[in-house]
Formats: sequence, structure tokens, C-alpha cells
Amino acid sequence: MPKPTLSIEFLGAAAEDYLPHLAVDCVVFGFHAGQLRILLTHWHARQRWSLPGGFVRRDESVDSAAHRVLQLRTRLDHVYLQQYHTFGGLDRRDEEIEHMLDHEDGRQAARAWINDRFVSVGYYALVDWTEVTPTPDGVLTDECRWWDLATCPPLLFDHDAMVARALATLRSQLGHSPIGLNLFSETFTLPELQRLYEAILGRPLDRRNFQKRMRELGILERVGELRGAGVRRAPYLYRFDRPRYEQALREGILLRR
Amino acid sequence: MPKPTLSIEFLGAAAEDYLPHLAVDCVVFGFHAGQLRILLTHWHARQRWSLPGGFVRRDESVDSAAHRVLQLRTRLDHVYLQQYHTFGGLDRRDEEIEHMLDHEDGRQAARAWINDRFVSVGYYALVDWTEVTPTPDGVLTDECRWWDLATCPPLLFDHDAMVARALATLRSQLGHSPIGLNLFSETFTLPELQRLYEAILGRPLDRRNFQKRMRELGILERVGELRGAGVRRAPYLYRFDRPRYEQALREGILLRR
DNA sequence: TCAAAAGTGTTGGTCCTACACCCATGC
DNA sequence: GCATGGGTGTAGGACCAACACTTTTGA
Repeated sequence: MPKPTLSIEFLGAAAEDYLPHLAVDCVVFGFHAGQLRILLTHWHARQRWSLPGGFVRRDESVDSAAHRVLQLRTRLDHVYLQQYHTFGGLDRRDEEIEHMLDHEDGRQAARAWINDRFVSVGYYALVDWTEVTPTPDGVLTDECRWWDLATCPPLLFDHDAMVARALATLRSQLGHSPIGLNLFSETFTLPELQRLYEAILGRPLDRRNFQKRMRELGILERVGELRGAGVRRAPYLYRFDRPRYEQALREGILLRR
Repeated sequence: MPKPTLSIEFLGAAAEDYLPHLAVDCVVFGFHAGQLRILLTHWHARQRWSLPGGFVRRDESVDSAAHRVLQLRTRLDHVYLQQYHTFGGLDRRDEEIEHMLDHEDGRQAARAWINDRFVSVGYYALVDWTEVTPTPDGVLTDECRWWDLATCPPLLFDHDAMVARALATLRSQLGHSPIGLNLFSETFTLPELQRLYEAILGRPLDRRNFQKRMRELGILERVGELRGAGVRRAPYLYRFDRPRYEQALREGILLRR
């Protein structure tokens, strides 16, 4: 990995190859130990964290840019990724970042480019965190890792608001789309799935009603029984029935409350 | 109104004052005679119609840009305006428009600016059409008027898709937000309100159930009785109780189905 | 008195919510 | 054998959908 430096080469290329003023940022949700987590990147110049983001190449769609950014930070292809809002306020700067380039070797034009006002298209992704290889860009950011949503630090720019809105969108989707295929490895148990729903909704659900509704959706296949390590009865393992899951995704489902 | 010309002055100013590559487009919904209508602008150079749109000034937020564009085309302030999706595909060009400037007196730079690839932030607005003064910009467009949604012509760029998506968003909002305050003049009748819901949903609703639910929402005030011109019983007039309507807008409502 | 549209209330069924008991496991 | 968590079914209530008759008006 190259030493993290904001080089002439980097920003010069940026100004040529990318659309100015336009960014994409991704709220990458994972799920582990009953907690929602998000992937954050660390800006060495500011010693603070932000969402993984990037710019839009002149020859790619905004959706493609989001997928590319996500691939770069996670090494994952074919991720479930949804555009949810575009953030275009005038308050989207960070003064420290505007000055940090004074210490770097960038040319004026390059500095101007990165310090320009940006409008950012927000995406959220749902991923199986075990498949992710968190990868900083090595230029602006020197670290990339998971944070529990509940304990993550205040983020740069307006990224706290972007996370909040992504979560709200996810929550409102929950009653209309199946969820989980992208967040779990191949198999999972119903208690795990329930904990995912509870983490997203922020409230407990009734186990019996939850299991009944999930079974009735007809998108689950029971696989076998989990031999748990714990002092308790082992729950069944499930996997999603892909064709049915994707059909439910297309046609929508109806889970009330 | 100036003769519609794509002048050096216009595009020169555009390149300086506006963010490149970024546009806002507005799907302005009105309601008349039981039909949803949208406001369209006519491009004289192409002899075709598009959504009213515009660019984002360097010193304004994207939301402000959308409000400004809407004010210019409708003369209305304080419009109900919702961002719903950002369109960033590579297929957002119109070949004829890319060439039309060959016949104009623009400089190379100005031509390049308008022919650049654009990413567009889509907004939809709900307005009382009787208060709108449709106003073309007189530069790119020479006419601005209402079209019935059902009979409007194929639009320029990807604006047909933008309309379809705006309508789908509006439809999905219908169960969670009150609607109508912005689409009617001061007073309206329940049959009128029902026809609005039916136009948005694209299916008929049961009169009794509709009236019961609307009454139960507690956001309506009965005003008096409409002396109808028709050969029939006159319906009651209603107005929205503003504070309650706005509360319902903030807190959400729950209309199933 | 008829046609056309408006206003209103009840009932049946569905779906959601709440809830209790037994099972499997490891200590 | 007990503590822990998993699996399952039922009963009551809320809400939605379906539905019929009466009122008003102008012709």
C-alpha cells in the first residue's frame, strides 16, 4: 500500500477523470453479534472517520460509481446497493479539510478541485461482513474498519445525518422488502434473523409472531439443526430460497407493523 | 419576454454561476377535473417537451435550486417539494440537443457546458394548478403548460422514467402522509378528494370507506354545503385543519391498502 | 317521479397481537 | 434437575372490505 499522501498525481487525475462537485457515499451495513455495524474510513489528515465515498468518473453512471467505490473498500462485487437520498446542502464542508492541503504538495488546481463544494449521492449497502476485506484508499484515508452503529464516533462532514437517514430508509423498507440474504452467510437461524430485524427497528419483536410471519413468506428453507455451543437447545438452520427471495424483492411483501 | 435564443450571455453566465454536470428536474403535479396533470416545458429547438428543470447555482443548495426552478416556472413560492431520486445514468443525452447549438452563436466553451453529461436530482411538487402561472424560460423553452398525465407526449431525455418514478413514489407515500392541502384551493369536497386518491392510485375506491377513513384522520373541517350546478345532491365543502394536517405530515398516518 | 350523485353504518372476515407450554442441551 | 433459549398454536380484538338505503336536486 502506498504511503498515504495527497499527491499531485492523485488530484490531477481526479480533476481530469471525474465529475467535479459530485460524490457518492456509501453506508455499508453489516450485522454481527446482534448489532448493526457500518464500515468507516479514517482520514489521517483529520484523525477522524467518515463514510466510504468517492467520485464519479466521467464515463460511468452514478450507480456504477457507487458499486466501484464499494468494491474498492470491501473487495466485494455484486453488492446489494440502494440509492436513498442526495445531499446537496451548503453546509457540507469541513474547514480543517479545506486547509489540510496547505501542507501537501498539490498544485493550486488540484487543491481547488478537492476543496470544491460537493453534492453527494447517498447509497446504502447490505453485506455479509465476513466476506468484506476492509481496504483504505491509502491516499486520503489510512484505515478502514467496522464500527458498531451504537458506538461509532461523530463523523466528518454531514455523514452522521447520512447514516441516520440511511437507517430510517432501511427501517421503512423493512415492511415491504425481504431482508437478510445479503447480510448473512449462506445459513442463519431464525433467532439471528429476528435479532437483525430488532436491530434495524430498534425494538424487540415477539418470537412466535416473528417466526410465523417469516415462515409464511415462503422464502425460507430449513437446512438442518445447529449444534450450538451454548447451554441451550440448538436452533434450526435456514437458508433463503433464492428464486423466491428475489421474487419477493421484486414484487414486494407486506409485513405490517 | 426575450426571443428564445441560446445566447453567449446565457451560457457564459451558466458556466460561471452554476455547478457543471448537475441539474434539478421537477415533476409538478396538479389536479383538475379528476385528472392528474403535470407541468411541461417545450424546447423550441427540438419541438418536444420536457420537465421543468434547471441548474444549481454555486451558492445555493440543491433543494434551493429546485425551489428556485419551480418559482421561475410557476411563480409560486413555498411549494410542497420532495426530492425523490437522482438520475445518473450515461443514457441521459439527447443527440439532437447536442447538435442544435451548431446553429446558435454560442462559443465553444458554452456549447461544451450545456452538452456535458448531466446528473439530475429529481423532485416532485404538489401544487394548486389555479395558482400557477406557467412561464417558459424564453431561452431553451418557448412554452410551458399543463398536460394531463394520461395524454402527455413522450418527453425528452429520460424524463418519461422520471415521471413514472415520481408517480410511484407519490403512490407509495399515499398511505403514510396526508395529501391534498397543496393540490386544492382552500376548500374541496370529499368526492373531489377521493378522485384525487383514485387518480394517484389508478384504481377506484369505495366511497363509504374512503369518507370514513378521511373523517377519522381528524384533519378535515366541514365548512358548508356546495350548491352544485349539476342535477344532483350537493356535496359538503371541507377545508384542511392546518395544524392537524401538518402534524399528520410530520408524524405520519396509517392508511392501509 | 325519475335520474344522478351524496351521505351514512353494520357485518363478516382477516390479520395482528398477546400469550403459555413443552423441548433440547449442558452443567 | 435446573437453567437457558428454541420451537409451536390459539384466542381475542382491531381493522379492513364489502355492502344498501335514503337524501337532495333539477329536469
